[in-house]
Amino acid sequence: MHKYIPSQIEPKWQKKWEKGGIHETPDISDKPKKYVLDMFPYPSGDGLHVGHFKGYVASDVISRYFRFKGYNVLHPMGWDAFGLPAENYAIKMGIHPSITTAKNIANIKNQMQMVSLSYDWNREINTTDLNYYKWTQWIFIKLFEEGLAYEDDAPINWCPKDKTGLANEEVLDGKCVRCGTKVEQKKIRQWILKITKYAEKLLEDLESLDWPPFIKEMQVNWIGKKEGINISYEVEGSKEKIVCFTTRPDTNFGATFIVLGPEHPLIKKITKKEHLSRVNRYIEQATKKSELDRIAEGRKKTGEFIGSYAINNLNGKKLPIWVSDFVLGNVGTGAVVGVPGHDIRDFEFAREFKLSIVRVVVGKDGDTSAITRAEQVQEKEGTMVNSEFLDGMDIHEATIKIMNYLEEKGWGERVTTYHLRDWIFSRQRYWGEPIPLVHCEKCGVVAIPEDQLPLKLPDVEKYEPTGTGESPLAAIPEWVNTTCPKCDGPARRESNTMPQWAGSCWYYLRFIDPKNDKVLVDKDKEKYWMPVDWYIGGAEHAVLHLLYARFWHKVLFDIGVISTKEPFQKLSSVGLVLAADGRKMSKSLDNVITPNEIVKEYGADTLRLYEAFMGPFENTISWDPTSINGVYKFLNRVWEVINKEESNETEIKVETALNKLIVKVAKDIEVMKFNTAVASMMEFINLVFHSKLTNDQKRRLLIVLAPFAPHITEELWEMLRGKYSIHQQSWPKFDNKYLEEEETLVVVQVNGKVRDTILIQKDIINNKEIVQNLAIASKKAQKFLAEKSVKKTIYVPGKIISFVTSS
RNA sequence: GCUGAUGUGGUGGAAUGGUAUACACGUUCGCCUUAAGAGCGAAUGGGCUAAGCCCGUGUGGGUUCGACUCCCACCAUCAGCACCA
Repeated sequence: MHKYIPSQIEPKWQKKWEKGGIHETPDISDKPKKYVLDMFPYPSGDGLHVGHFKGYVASDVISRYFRFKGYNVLHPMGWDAFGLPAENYAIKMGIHPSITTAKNIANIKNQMQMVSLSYDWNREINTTDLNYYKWTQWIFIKLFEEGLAYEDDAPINWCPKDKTGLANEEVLDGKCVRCGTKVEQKKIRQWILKITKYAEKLLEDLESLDWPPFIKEMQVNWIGKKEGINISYEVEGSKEKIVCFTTRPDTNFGATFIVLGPEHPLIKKITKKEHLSRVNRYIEQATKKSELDRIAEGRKKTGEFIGSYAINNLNGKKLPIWVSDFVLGNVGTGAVVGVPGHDIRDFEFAREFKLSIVRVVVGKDGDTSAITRAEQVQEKEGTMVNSEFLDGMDIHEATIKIMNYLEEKGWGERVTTYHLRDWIFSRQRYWGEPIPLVHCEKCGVVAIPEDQLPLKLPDVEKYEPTGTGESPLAAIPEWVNTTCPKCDGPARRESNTMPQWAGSCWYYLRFIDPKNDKVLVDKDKEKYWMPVDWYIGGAEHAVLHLLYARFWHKVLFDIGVISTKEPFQKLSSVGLVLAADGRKMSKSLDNVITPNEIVKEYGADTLRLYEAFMGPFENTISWDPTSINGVYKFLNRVWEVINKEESNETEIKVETALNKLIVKVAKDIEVMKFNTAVASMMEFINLVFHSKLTNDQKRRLLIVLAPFAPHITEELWEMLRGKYSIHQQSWPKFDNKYLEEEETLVVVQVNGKVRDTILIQKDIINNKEIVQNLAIASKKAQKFLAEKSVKKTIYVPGKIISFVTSS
């Protein structure tokens, strides 16, 4: 018997599998389908570390398992190769991004193949391939034709380091998500996608998805739907009206002031002369502050009275009008009605500037005193007071009543608002899909005709970002200057490029039909494969890729290109793998562990098994370099068990354990509990380590292990004279008769404490009386039952018998 | 501040109303070996007057014959959002 030496068997099988094409997926088949997808990586120059493989191994185990279960499984991989990270890396290395990208892809693909991720490499796609981004451009033109892409030059988020505009989703705490640089506001010409038109659908359809709740929650919050009412207030001595959005019109009798955001257009018109210089100074200071500075200042309220008053139609009360930077220009109507008794920010503002505070809601505590402390500010529940015809009503009832009243009187208008903003889509960078539009003096903006796609990204020597608000492409006259497709007159090409997210918005569709040059995806194939049944990746894309892709998908659905409303039916989020020191793996910290070094030392099967075993799939876990030895030892024991002499008879104990194992592993894979699946295989091996298995038992054991450890199982399968390949076998059947033990251990409790256990034969398991007598007879239990009368006996068949005695 | 999740040995974790700590790491001892390593076997929550008993799943209370599991309050950690009207 030879030893288990992974390096001698793994490359051998990898070659054979690839040559035989056993992971190739037929386009359409009679079998039921499963589409199991990883979030495809961007080809970073550092390659992948063991953390990336936690997700890839999981999806691979699932894919292999479903193949055993008789499904036609689509499990593809590709490269998200356009965008900032790839371009910045290329600039750093001084090599053209097309060259560095190709090199990085080769490296990462090699890492994946080394671990035998069972992708169908015939379907490999790359977002920077001309034949791929032709269709990305095609979709853009559809968006343009549908009126979902528009040009604007409003101020937008600008990253001074990356020298490009950013979408709202790419800014976190006022910093660029990519490089952490403080974001500035800059006015540049932009292409913007009208994602807000889909806000309602994006929110509604979330319900039907099998996604982790926290990711759904993040999308709900990001979309930020709010139903309320815009209430108009006349400005005293002026024809102007101020419109304030509120979700709490029930408290409107408690309004004592109005606050305008510094950006509000009415300020100039209605500020009284004697206040003008102070107000102007305040606005100047406020608008200069970045979001970060405002956060740094904390919640201390600042502001200026502008000298005018508005009238509350409900009670004729005069409301002084103020300007303050706590009111944001881009939220609601940019103006707020101050109800200091029932809103904590309004309360703080009123206290700061000694404005009056009126109580209009009495909360659960029944406190009716004047509101003088922040803790008294009621928000959630209560009864109306000081509100004329609303008095005595519950606040929810009052809200409906007052809304109707305000609308009837023409003082208010119900509205729904969203936090979601339109998607700033163009980038002033080189390494992206050119936006397929031209600017014609006569015809305006014209889309490039479909038959002229793809619009090729020109090869250039200089691709560094310019920082001027134009992309490097603008500096290439022979590319920019063109003719108008409509009138043949002189025209200029749009020189901005698409953001990183464009290619990943629809890539899952292309895997279905990667080589089609007629259409984006063939309709029949799309119908067969969509939606993605199981999508696996990191949670960092919750309001980026996962939202953008849903948006594009819905547009494609609405124009009849595809047949499903949603792209990703089920989503699982993989937990981070930290370095052994508990920090993020990073080159600069010199704590990165690559799959290459683990494969070299232990083999790919050990790496795969450890990724599965190290802990719950969604948990953040540190890589433990000593622990990995445990799964390596396990594989050695499997090797030994299979290599032992065959048994001729089926031992019941072993057969029972094996049947249970078959069920347990299948169930665990389906709910992503890979760690307990591996643990139960270890238990099985520990059980049979000193006994013998029949050939058939050995084979079934190998199939159960095969999704996790494809190489060792193929090698041992061959040694058992199994037909090539183990990976084309069926998942073993189980027999119900073996799932129940012959004897069961029943716990004996007295007054809730465990006192003994008794062994019960299968045939009397449901006979309470016999079990009860056996339990009473037990010596250990007897000690606690003696001299006491049993008041109550509870028997859970096969599990526990519990006696309650009188004290 | 708000929302969500989590809290179990020295470590990763198992158990979702029924023997808490499966499986693995680590540690200790034994076998084997000239030796080391590997391998094999055993032990491994704490305490005590120790074949037994008591305590023990963040803290305090509750429901139950029985609670890591369900309910209430609090504390801590992580994640997301954050002056959102």
